[in-house]
Amino acid sequence: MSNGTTSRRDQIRIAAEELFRTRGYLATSMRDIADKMKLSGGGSLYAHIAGKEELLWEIASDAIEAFFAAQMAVLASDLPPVEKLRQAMIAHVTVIMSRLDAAAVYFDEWRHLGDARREEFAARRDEYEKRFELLIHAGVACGALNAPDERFATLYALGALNAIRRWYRPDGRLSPDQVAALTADAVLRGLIG
Amino acid sequence: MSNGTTSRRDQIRIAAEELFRTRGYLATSMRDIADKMKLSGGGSLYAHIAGKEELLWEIASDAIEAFFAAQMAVLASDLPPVEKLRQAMIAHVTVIMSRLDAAAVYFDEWRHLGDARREEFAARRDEYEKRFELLIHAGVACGALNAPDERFATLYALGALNAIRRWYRPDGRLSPDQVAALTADAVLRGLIG
DNA sequence: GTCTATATAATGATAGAC
DNA sequence: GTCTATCATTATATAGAC
Repeated sequence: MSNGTTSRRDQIRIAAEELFRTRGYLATSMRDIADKMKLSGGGSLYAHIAGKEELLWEIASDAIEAFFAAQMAVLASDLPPVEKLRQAMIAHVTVIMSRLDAAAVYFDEWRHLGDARREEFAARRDEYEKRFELLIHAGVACGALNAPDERFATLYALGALNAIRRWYRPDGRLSPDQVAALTADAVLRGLIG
Repeated sequence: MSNGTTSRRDQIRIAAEELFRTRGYLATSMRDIADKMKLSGGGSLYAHIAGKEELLWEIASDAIEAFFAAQMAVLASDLPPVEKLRQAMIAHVTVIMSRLDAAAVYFDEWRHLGDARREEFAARRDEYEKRFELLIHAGVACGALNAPDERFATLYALGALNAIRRWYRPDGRLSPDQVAALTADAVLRGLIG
């Protein structure tokens, strides 16, 4: 909501996000979510949401739009190819670190979506990742990067970035900015040869 | 088994491995496993195994021992630090690519183990990963690597390696050896700065 | 909006016939 | 070893009182 309050529906989504990350979607029951909301029995949730899978979909699609939004801002900028790639990578891992719960759904739990939504999600994610491939291609084309296999380079880069979600914790030793810079630089060195 | 046959128990484990990867542990029922074995109803499985979680444990512990075995062979060798690290990384990703189903359990599904086994697994995995950190430390100590934060370097390296399991397929464009070499080299460049 | 009670379906596991 | 039948449990979701 635009004011300082969060709707009941958003509170449910936030509770679900955290449980979906810590236990997994299938291991989280509607009663678990209700418990976290201090409601007695899962029935009350259905006054706000249509069902469990709808909750998963809302989290997944919200997450992917967060990645897109962060990426768009970088793509719109006027930077040299490699610096643009670097900024896109930093934007990507920043979304991961600032939205760890949603990122878990984005990376792992989305596969439990129903067929139609799962395919829609995968297509949109492919679209997002394709733009990284284009950034890498631009870097190779201008001679700043040396990646003989651009497809592999993209998979390598995204894989290295996405792994952050497995160990980064907000109360950890390194700040998000430090993690982002260290990771983006390590990936870029790998892509320069 | 030492001869050319596989025991019924092993057949069950192999069927379970594949289902645990493609659907996830919780989304796989004993009936699903029985279907894949062309058995009618999940009941027959219990003549061979004690239960579903025991199956998960068997796969998880077998996978971690495969990683250890591959790593041991490299550690026992007499190579300079960075080359030893390179070979350990290649051994690691080779296990992943040759055992994709088991790797899915090793990376994702082990969390559904019961408390005792889950903790035992995590401790053994930490032990395994610690040896990568020691290899990186040795590389830094001899001046061949430039990793100001060795803990981060270890997490970065393992993350980049482990990501392979998400996209590598045996019938893909690149051979396992190519993927292993490309990945290990990219990681090493990232660690040399 | 939340509560309790419940309908309906699926699950892991067991028992006993063959 | 495999089969069928079944038990106990748990799940999502709904209904109706308040």
